[in-house]
Amino acid sequence: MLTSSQQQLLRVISESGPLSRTVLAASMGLSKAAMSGITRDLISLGVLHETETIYGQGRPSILLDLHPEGAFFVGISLLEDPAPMVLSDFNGNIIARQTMPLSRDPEIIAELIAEALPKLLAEREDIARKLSGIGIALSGFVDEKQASCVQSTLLGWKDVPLASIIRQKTGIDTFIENDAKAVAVSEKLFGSTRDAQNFSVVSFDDGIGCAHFVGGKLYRGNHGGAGEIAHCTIEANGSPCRCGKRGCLDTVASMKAIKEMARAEGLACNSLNDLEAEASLGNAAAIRILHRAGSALGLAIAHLIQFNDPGMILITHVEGRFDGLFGTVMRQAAEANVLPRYAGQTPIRTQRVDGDVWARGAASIAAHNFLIGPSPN
Amino acid sequence: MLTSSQQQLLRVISESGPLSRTVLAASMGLSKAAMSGITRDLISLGVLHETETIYGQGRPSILLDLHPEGAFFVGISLLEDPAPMVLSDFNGNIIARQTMPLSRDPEIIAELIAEALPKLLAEREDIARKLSGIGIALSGFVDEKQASCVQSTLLGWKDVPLASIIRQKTGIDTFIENDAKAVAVSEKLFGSTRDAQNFSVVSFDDGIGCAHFVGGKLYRGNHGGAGEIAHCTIEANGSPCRCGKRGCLDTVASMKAIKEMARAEGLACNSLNDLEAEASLGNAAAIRILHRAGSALGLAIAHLIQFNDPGMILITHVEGRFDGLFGTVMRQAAEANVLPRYAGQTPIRTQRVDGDVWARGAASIAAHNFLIGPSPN
DNA sequence: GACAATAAGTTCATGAATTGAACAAATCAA
DNA sequence: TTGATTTGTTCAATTCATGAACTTATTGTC
Repeated sequence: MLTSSQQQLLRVISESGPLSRTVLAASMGLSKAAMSGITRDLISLGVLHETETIYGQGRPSILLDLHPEGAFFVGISLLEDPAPMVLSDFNGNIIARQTMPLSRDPEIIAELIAEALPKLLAEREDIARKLSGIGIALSGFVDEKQASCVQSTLLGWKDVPLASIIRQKTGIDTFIENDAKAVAVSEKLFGSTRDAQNFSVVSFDDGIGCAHFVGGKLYRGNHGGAGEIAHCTIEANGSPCRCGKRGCLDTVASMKAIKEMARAEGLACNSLNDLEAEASLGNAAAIRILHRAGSALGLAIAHLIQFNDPGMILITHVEGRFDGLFGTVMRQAAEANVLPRYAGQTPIRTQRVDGDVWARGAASIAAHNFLIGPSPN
Repeated sequence: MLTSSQQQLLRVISESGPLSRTVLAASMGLSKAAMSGITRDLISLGVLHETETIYGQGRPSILLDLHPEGAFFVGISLLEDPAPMVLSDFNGNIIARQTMPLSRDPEIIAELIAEALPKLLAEREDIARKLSGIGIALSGFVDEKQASCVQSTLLGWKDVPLASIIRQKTGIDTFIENDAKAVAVSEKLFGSTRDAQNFSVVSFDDGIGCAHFVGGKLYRGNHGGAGEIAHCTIEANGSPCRCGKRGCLDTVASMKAIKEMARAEGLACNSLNDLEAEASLGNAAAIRILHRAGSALGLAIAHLIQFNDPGMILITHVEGRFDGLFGTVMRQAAEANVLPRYAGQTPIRTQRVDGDVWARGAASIAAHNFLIGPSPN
């Protein structure tokens, strides 16, 4: 276990990138003397290492960064079958991949992970020794200790202590997290929102997820439900949703909904790109669908901005393009529905991610727990 | 200035009420030995005092509580003319009231405060000595140091460093805050949400304000704009709003909007009660207005729940009743627009407040800064 | 090329916050 | 009255961080 100063240092470096001891001391409000000792410890632990030397006036400064090989993590996504499994280093780089069959039985899942681990680590003894945690991403609600799944419709779970079951079977520290929250953590730790303190990540895929960072920390909500924007009512008296309400964002703007609407209009549509192509050829139905979906997502994002004033909104998507009609309408709707004085003040960025998102997000949960430790509440 | 352990202790007591040294030590993760010293210091500072003695098995425990007369604060609301001004103790009790004329000139405001202070403190020399801060509530955006008003339409301000101007003129530590955020802080410090970590306060009055507490701390948003729900679009293509958009919550559900709608229908309406009375007599127009307003507010609150999963929503209102048609429809709409599985999970409480809300909120900002200190970012 | 100027990072005695262990104090229960 | 129990205090020991002096490694200048 690391001291709180050590954790603070790791967090600062993780947010700002490589820094010299002197800069670190200043930005943490500690003396150079203290920093000297803290960095020495972390370097000898193998977590930190010296990188570039910066020459200026006076003695050159040596930048310190997280040692990519300081620790390794396994991330598993329980969102697909077979379940993807990745081995990640401290920078979020993926070293190896595996898959394992998906099960709904937590004991079997633990068993399958225990079986798949050696394959993932095959001929990597040095890495195996530094394996510091397993992260699991799943669809559902997770308790604040990231140990137990409170509720998952997809997996049919209620109060399943998955983390401890896996820990018992594998002997490795394990943490679980909601899929969208895991993606947000991986963006904060490894991605493009490292230095942001307040932001929301919207994950756009078959479903729509969202997670908030507040004050540099993941805000999970009082019941772990913060960010569940998919079921906010966006169209009064809209289409019925499988959740029981009507007009949920999920019924209009998720990739699943878009595909279904396209199919209902007799359009062959396997991806957003297909529909965008149709729209650019002037197909009225395609244009209508994209317009409706984009407006809905934009309105939800506008609400997010009005309610929470995040410093940035990052939309991650597996689907190809976000610069077509859908993306444009989405941005316009977002701008049009925030207080005009503040329109454009909140950057909305889109970022294409690959099929490893969920598993990488899962790994980042383990990395986060290693780096920062459990939340001090 | 207090040490961080002293502040932590004050925060714990402020959240939980009177506690014994042993319980305090346990809940803060410190040793009894450390607690002995910390409490001794705070008692001799006059901030803490021993209250009830609890008898059980073993040596009785002595509960410690904030000393109500440990410090006093002045709160001023710049929302009305004349501006109300209160003197508050450590418990939020109002010791004295005054008013002062409202001005838009920060120098004149500081002057007026400096003049009004002696009147507020007249013949209370002991209190004057312990006056520990001035808080100001205003409509607009405030920077994160609670020192400068970034923007206020009502006052016509842009980047006005009001706090330092007042501090200079009066010699007393001064902090400013947005009106809705100040009310939320006073509820957290003095009111009914003391022990809640995550909650939102919706202040319902001529306008609608809102503020969020996340992890026990006020979340101000990246530009200080968190909680500005009044201008989220709630009715697609609704009535034009003075902000430039259409269908803002403010155009349908604020007391001002309700009164205007009633007037437009030829109804004599000076308060919510008037309209509720008409509605209960079967007046169709009154029923329509209350229904529309209640649905809108309920939908906004449902969004709040879906987006942020707060542990509680507290609606403060000056207007008389929230148990009539308006309140009922509001609650129904809120329930109907959250994920059905979670309907009813988030308590929505309403609380009538008196005309001192804003000034008391302002005082609580000063108290908060004394108690907890500035946020460590 | 020597030497000042400059800035990074280390060392070490000092001080502050906290702890563990022993102890004193104040009660209830038998 | 004695023992059990729990609160709260005292004090030497420990940990964490500091300030000041020092070492190290450069650039810039004469």
